[in-house]
Amino acid sequence: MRRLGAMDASRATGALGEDRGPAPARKRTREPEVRRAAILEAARDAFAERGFARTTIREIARRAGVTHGLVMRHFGSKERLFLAAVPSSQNLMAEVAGDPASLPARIARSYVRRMSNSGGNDPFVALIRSVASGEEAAERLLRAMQDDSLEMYRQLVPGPGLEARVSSVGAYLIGVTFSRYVVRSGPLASMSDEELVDHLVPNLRAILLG
Amino acid sequence: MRRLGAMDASRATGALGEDRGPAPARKRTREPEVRRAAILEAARDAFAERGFARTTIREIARRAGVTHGLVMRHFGSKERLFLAAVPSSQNLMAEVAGDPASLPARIARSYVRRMSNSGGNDPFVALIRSVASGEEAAERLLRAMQDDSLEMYRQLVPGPGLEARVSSVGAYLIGVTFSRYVVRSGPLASMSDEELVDHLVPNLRAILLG
DNA sequence: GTCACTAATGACCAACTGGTCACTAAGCTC
DNA sequence: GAGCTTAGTGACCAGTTGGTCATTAGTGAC
Repeated sequence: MRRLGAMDASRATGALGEDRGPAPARKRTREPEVRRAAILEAARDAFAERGFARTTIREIARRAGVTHGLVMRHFGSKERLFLAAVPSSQNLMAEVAGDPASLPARIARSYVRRMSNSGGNDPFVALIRSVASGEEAAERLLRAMQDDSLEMYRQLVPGPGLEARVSSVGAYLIGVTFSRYVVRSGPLASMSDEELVDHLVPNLRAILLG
Repeated sequence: MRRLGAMDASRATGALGEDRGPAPARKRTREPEVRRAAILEAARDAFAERGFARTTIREIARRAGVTHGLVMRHFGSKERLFLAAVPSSQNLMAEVAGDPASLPARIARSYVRRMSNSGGNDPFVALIRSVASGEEAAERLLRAMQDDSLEMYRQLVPGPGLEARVSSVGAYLIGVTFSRYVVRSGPLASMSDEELVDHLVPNLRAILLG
């Protein structure tokens, strides 16, 4: 099973292997950490834009300015890359500590700020897209996220039916994210950050506190 | 560009073409309408289970008990099949006519009944999954659906911010659908139909009517 | 029966996919 | 500068995909 050298003359046309972008441009250097970080960022963006199924390793490699062989070298498989790029700790309903009465406002502000900062390419969008396309790893991640939220809220918000209400808040935020950052059309998509916060607060309050 | 006959002897091994399932079993008959309907149903199920990107024409053909060539013959392309199988008229918030005060209850019941009837394989699930995987045709369908809802509610529910509130109801239902029929875990997924209606009504009322 | 029409089949194709691996060459230590 | 380690490359592969098309065979009209 000998492999042929790079300049093997057989099959001069056809089967041109890895397609080279128009500009390699960069001299070959060794910067494993820099490369790794670039791949992770490219992966987050690509997964957020197209979901797991439609994102190809070659596309991620192209964005990161490396070959797809290097992506495989660093992360082993597409799924492991996904798990490295979309951390499970990304809890949507973070910053819960504080007065329960102002909790809905804190959730809304925290959510909007986070989404705004990432320019709509938050890993949460990647997660939603990937879960929808049936990726099991993404499903596990989202389930874990939901379980985390529930645990955090359990000791803060009292009353029966707490689980259902927290779960409903999560569902609502998923739906809002879907409208605003996936479908990207309609009133929810065209609101400014401030308008969105104002719109979300009473709804979150109603769902969470009744 | 002559094609070779079926029993061409070259390449006796390898390239065995269409893989045959274990049981063809059915005699070859001509029933175009029956086949067409079977393909459409198989497509709806498959798209709802896996979304557009991950569903293959061969999988649909297998479920419908036909060859993938026939699917292509009837529908021309995967996208056209999708558009034929997931009708745009499927409005989530139908049955709006009636007393505005009981509108949230009617929306909730209509939604739950519809999802329950299809056993979680409603075309709406297919739509959500496919939009999330970046399918443009699905995006157009969902946008049209949202526009339809807005138009229907515009003359029923008065007051400023109507667009945003209707849109928010849509987002909420998308999120609930996502939790219950895509992620299939957590409180929203384990509720009975009746419990879900009871849970949804006050939330829909709060979002829609303030 | 035979003929025309066309539903249905399945072999084929080109493009693309995730993944493998022989090779190349930076950059370190001595 | 020789030698080692290993980051980085790109040719390659096998499997899968959406799509094409020559061929086969029901079915109704005559």
